[in-house]
Amino acid sequence: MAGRPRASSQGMLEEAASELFLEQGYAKTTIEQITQRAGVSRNTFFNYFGQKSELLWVELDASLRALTDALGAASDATPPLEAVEQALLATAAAFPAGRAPLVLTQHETMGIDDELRAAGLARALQHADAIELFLSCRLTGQDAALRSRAVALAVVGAAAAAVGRWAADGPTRDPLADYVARAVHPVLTGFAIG
Amino acid sequence: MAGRPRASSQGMLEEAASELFLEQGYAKTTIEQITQRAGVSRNTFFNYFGQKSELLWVELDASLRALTDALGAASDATPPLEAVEQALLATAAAFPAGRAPLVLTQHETMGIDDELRAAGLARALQHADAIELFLSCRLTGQDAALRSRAVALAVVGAAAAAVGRWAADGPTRDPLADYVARAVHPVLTGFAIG
DNA sequence: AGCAATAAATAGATCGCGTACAATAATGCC
DNA sequence: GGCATTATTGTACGCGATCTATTTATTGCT
Repeated sequence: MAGRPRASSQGMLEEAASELFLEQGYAKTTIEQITQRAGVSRNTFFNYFGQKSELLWVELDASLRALTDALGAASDATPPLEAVEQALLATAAAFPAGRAPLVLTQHETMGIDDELRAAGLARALQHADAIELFLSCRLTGQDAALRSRAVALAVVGAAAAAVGRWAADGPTRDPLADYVARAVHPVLTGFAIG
Repeated sequence: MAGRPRASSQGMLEEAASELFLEQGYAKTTIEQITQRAGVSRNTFFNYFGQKSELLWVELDASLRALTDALGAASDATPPLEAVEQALLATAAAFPAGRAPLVLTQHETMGIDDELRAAGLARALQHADAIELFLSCRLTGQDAALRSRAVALAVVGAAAAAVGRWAADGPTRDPLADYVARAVHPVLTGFAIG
């Protein structure tokens, strides 16, 4: 039942990759270099990550799980749009003011380009999918389908803007949740009254 | 001064690619197959497109140019958020009810996966950049930077939802601009009052 | 017509990501 | 010790993408 235990941890690959990305940039760092520094074979990389770009968005993947959990735990009594807002703020609370993901603060030195940003947005899309799924069960009316997706994508866009500003404001910034609140709240009130 | 004229047009490559994508899907179609059907060498492909995925998003690239034009032509008298809304509607007006891009209607048979969606999102990001640039010159207040980006990303997200619904509703749908209006308007009113 | 200048098309090579498959090593269970 | 299970490794391959050099087609000048 147990099989061979995992010798090389996911964290070691992440560390090695972060170092190399900061030293020579994302594009010039090969998977082989990462695995060499981590002391494993190249193929082992693909046991832990599906693609190279996943190394950059580990935190976003974690936040997706947090968001779906928060949405699942929402009470049926609270209005749907409010539940979305609370779930987003709860997810953002996991990021205190101090520690921001490297990809956000160091994207300049890493040489992150549009393609990489898009890979991050693909994760954002999954957040939107989770929100849309939640809303499509609770919203009613003829435009429910369009509104569910519009709310989901708009809110995630606003949240992404908040994350970007938060990271850019440096280590003395406020907690992420404050930024998210300021960016997301107008969107939800707009849909609530419209 | 003039050099050798372009023998193989961009359009021929697009046509050949569309055929092959519909026949055997996007992933299983190689660039070599596309160029063979178009009657050119493989390298010629990269004279016209930077990457394979660009073949799918030609219309989105055109719409980006239309959006920047519309924003540039906006009068200084109209409020910024209204100007953004009008520019988006003008851009959407270029897509009548009848003709939707293949990638939207046939993404199922083409086998478009997350990676491909991400390539589309990269284009959406450029739309957001254009809107943000426009707004950051006209919005004032201490939160102007955050608000500019939040509005831009939220509005683009809502518009993307509209495009998706529009494509899914089949050939008997209303014009795209109607969908965009319904999805985008709540976002802008939300930011206008908040 | 002949000749440079320019630009497009092609050829050939290389790099690296991602996948597939087989083989080996390490564990728990019987 | 066998056996099933799982992680790791080795090897090979297809394809996207980049680069350099070469050939071909066109324009304008003399």
